[in-house]
Amino acid sequence: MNDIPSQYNPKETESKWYKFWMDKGYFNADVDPKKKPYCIVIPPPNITGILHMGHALNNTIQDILIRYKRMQGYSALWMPGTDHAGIATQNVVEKKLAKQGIKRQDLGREKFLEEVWKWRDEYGSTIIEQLKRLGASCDWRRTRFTMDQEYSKSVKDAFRHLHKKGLIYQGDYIINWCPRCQTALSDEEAAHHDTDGNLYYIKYPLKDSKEFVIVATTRPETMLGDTAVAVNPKDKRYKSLIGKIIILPLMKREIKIIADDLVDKDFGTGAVKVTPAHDPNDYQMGMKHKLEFINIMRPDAVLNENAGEYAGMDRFEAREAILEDLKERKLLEKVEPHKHAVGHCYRCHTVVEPYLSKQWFVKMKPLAKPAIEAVKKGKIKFYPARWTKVYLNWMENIHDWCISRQIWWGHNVPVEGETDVLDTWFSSWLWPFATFKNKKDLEYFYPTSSLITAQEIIFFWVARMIMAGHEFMGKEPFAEVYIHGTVRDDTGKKMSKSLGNIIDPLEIIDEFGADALRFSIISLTAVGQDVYLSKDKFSSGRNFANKIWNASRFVMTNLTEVVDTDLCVLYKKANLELADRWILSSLYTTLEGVNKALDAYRFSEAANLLYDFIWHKYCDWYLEITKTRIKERNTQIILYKVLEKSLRILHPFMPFVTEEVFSRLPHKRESIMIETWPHVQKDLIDEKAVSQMDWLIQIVTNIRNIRAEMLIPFDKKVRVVLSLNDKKDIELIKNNELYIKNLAKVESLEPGVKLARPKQSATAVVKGAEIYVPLAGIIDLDVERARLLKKISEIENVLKALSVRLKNKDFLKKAPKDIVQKETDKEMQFKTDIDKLKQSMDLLKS
RNA sequence: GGGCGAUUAGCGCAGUUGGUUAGCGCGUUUCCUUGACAUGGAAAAGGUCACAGGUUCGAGUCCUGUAUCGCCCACCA
Repeated sequence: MNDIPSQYNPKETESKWYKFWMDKGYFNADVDPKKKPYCIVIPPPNITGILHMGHALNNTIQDILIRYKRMQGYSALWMPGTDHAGIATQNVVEKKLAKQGIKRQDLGREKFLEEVWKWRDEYGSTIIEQLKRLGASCDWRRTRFTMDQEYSKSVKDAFRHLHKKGLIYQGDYIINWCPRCQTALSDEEAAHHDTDGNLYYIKYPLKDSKEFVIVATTRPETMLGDTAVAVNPKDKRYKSLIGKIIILPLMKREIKIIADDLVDKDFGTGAVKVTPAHDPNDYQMGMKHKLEFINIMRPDAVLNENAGEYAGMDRFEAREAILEDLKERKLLEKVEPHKHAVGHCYRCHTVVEPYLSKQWFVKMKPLAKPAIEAVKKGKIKFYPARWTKVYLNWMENIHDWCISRQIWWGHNVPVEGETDVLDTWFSSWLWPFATFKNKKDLEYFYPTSSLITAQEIIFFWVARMIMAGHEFMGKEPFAEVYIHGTVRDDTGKKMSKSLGNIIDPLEIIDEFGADALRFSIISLTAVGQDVYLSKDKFSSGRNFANKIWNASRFVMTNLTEVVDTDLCVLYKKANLELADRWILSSLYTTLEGVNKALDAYRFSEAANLLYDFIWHKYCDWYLEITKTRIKERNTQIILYKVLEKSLRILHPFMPFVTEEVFSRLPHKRESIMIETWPHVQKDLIDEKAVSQMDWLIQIVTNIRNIRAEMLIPFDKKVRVVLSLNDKKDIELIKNNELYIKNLAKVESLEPGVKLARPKQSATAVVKGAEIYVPLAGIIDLDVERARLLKKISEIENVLKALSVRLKNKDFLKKAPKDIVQKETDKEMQFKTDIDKLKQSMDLLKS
């Protein structure tokens, strides 16, 4: 025992084993006709990314699945890689250059791109290295990058294919424009946040009249680009004004009043200013009514020469100036506070501007059709299923996708003379197949098996991959999608760097170990629910690893020979003790549960089943029971085999500690990673052993309870008289009396049928038995009375409800017979229990 | 404006087709350094399952509504 430390040290083991696994090539997966394929493609982290808790959760789940399937005999491929993340990366490198006082424009496109590549060579694989610390068993030989040559070719091919098919077009439309990044964004990249703003009511004077039309707007600066005022044709208030001319304030431009159904009579004043170049609705009206499109902004959201005297002002500066001027001219009728959803750039959080510009688009409706069908037909299943609806709803209302970006870092739009690059997601959506370099691999592994991702990314990525899979491969890209929750801090806020509430997974790994991080986060995360984390929660995983460490330390120091007998053979040949049959039964029941849970993506359930089995069954009861007969051959076999199998089942969750412990077991096996996943041995599941053992556990617990409440010194042994109802139970007790004697510190155990209660005994009742602990001289009558009274009232409460039910004729008539029987039995049981306890109360003084 | 999730012990969560004395972890109380583990062991306290109706012999579980919190979607200017 002395040579093995009593505390598990993750630091020493983790790097050692990871290197070992890599050297052995255990993570590698290849085409193997003898094996079934199982494949997960990693959601490629951005090269700018550093590992956060979301990654930790996401990748732990993937690693559990991959390791589970690998052990089950699949050729299990976890395809790793990174995403070039166009805007995000460009921003990072620009910031870095800015520190040296350099703008990207100073360098020019080519030089700037060189800088980005340099950056990516230096920092781009940081997150990959961090994933390794987590234990991720990706096939790193295959690591892909979305800007790899082959990958770039796939992107080009995809573009050309769609272009040829007429599914890509170029044109002038209103898109979301980020004035800071100075690029177009897709609808999904403009994140709408409810923002407190104002609704400004502005008087628009009618030409040759003293009358006004009052319009309401949240963005008064756009009035400089107004080319009409619109009202609803059914709106009686304005009917007579349709066709009249308005003199646009500040600009003195003559604009017409038009009628359009798009206008909501009930909003604001029912009259709306129309700015076709700066609002998507107005754009539509502009097209319909052939209005003039006046762009008043430069790409950086500074007003241009079309803005008259406001030219050169920033949009928000201009807003203030315009409001000032309107006030002065008494044209600002009123200002109302108004909450509305304002789009923000998902990369830099700048308020985006609806902006008219020439962009490339993908027609989405035709692509969406097969993607909708695949999900409706169940070819792709979402876990939890509720995401199906979210997905379908989005797909059925899909809009065309703006794919051109006015940045430098990315795939060039493959059209001669084009300087724009493609949306990052235009490369990511090819990920499940473009990552395969040769056809054989692709044919073997595609469609992939499971996709594990977060909800934020369903529209960006999941939905588009499904479309791309069908369009380019003619097949769905994966069979199942598991959507896990968001990682939050313990107050419920999303963890983010800007909020300063992140818990760094690497710090947790350093302090608690990678296994602790993995196990804790998995056992805390209910299916599809968000997880609230705080640092102290990781101690549970650490403690569990330590528990396993010490249990195996105990087993190993007591093993005298290596006995790797088959459990089924042993079970049939040897006359195993109750506890042995019980622990084997529990092992396989647990395994059955773990299998079921993992197959249904119920990871926390699987983790908690294992925790309960190892800790509370194997350690708390089995190890304790076997201490007195540790030298027996059968005991040794079972102690060893159950541990060894438990380690295997636990391996996907806690790969490091299980490998370390496995390697120390007295067998010469190479690695737990190439062991097979245990089979459920149904023959060894023994209901009778379970119920008998549960009964013995109850007896032990009751004696312990008496000991504790009676304040019997912990090392004082007691006498116990067990009065049994059934003769048959005498044998059961006698055969297993050591369990009770050792676990409850009993010196003499006296079982018999319907024995008299010894004088001055503390009493407890379990099914079929009364437990008497004679305590002559030391019994505290008041304590015992209180104990019994409490117990009696507990049972009486339950009995009350039960009796009511059993008096209900409808219940007796309509409930299933077995339920009625069960309840009747219970009533009997409770009644006798109460009787016995009451007798004990009466006899207390004698 | 639509949609979704949550509401169960002080805290964090389970509770899969309705029938268990409603469980687990952390925390709390008492006892224990007994030769695997104090990152431990034993015992215990703690819940009218958000609220109101309904279905049912029977509801934490199903239905309707309400409230609170939180997400997502949407061209209310």
